[in-house]
Amino acid sequence: MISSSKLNQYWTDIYFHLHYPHGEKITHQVVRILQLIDKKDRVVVNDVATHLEISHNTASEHVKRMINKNYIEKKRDQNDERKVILQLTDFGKNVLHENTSLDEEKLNHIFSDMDEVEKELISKAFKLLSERAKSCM
Amino acid sequence: MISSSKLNQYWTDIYFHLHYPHGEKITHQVVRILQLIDKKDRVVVNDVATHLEISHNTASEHVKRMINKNYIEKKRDQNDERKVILQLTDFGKNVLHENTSLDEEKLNHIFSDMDEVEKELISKAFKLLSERAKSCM
DNA sequence: TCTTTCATATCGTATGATAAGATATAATCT
DNA sequence: AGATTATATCTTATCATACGATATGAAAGA
Repeated sequence: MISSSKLNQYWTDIYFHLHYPHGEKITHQVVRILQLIDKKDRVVVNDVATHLEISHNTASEHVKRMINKNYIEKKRDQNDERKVILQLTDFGKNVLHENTSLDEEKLNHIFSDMDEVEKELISKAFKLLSERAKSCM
Repeated sequence: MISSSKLNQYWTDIYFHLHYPHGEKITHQVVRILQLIDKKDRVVVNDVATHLEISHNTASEHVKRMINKNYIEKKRDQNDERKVILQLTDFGKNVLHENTSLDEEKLNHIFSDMDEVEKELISKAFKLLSERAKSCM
């Protein structure tokens, strides 16, 4: 058995010890927008507003600032030219990665000290939880 | 086998789908400081400065603001009265939890649809990775 | 004891982020 | 044509972030 709070203990410990060093100065709101664009298909400005629960004009300003920083790009929807589809730039993907992922050098180092059984355990568990998380919605 | 980038795919998918709804407006820097105080023993103001790579006066101001928001408390070091030890308040623990942990209601829901073998798999894998992460430093 | 160093706090100042209301523009729908 | 939708811009306000300069009080060294 496992409790949710125990899992969160493991979860936060893993992130604290394995996250990337803090580089780019970036705000929480901006990370959330990057995550949204990364994980969802065809995100438009209004999706940003509803997801963050902010007004559409504030969302539009976030987008403007993020384009100026070269985190994202705009593309007009072909079916409906009013809509603006947001996409991550390579730089934006990188910023998102460094702010939400685990440091892959550290991970590789940990994996190199594991046997195949342990690696298989980790792989299966994370795959399982991520699949259930996606279908949970 | 598992690659680090595949694990990060799972990791970020899990967080995107299972995080708490965005409540308190909070900045990235403040979350980092909360994490530091939560995970390390006897954190003083200077630790905040070196950990975030900011000047000591800026760190001191972060601390002041966070105390005003009732996220943390100060306590003087008994051995060295110059030092100020930082501690999370219950409210601060809660804010940190909602900004870095997985939503325990959603987790419970997922676990309720799993059999014992699957739950054991998740438990063992997260325990293993968190232990290796800690000793990796 | 006197001086220096250390740990933190405060003040002044500057910049940028965040947010919303009001208004504008351009595309789409009826 | 007129209404609606999606986004953008302008104005204004507040707060966060950051640092240099300076101050205070505790600890360590001569």
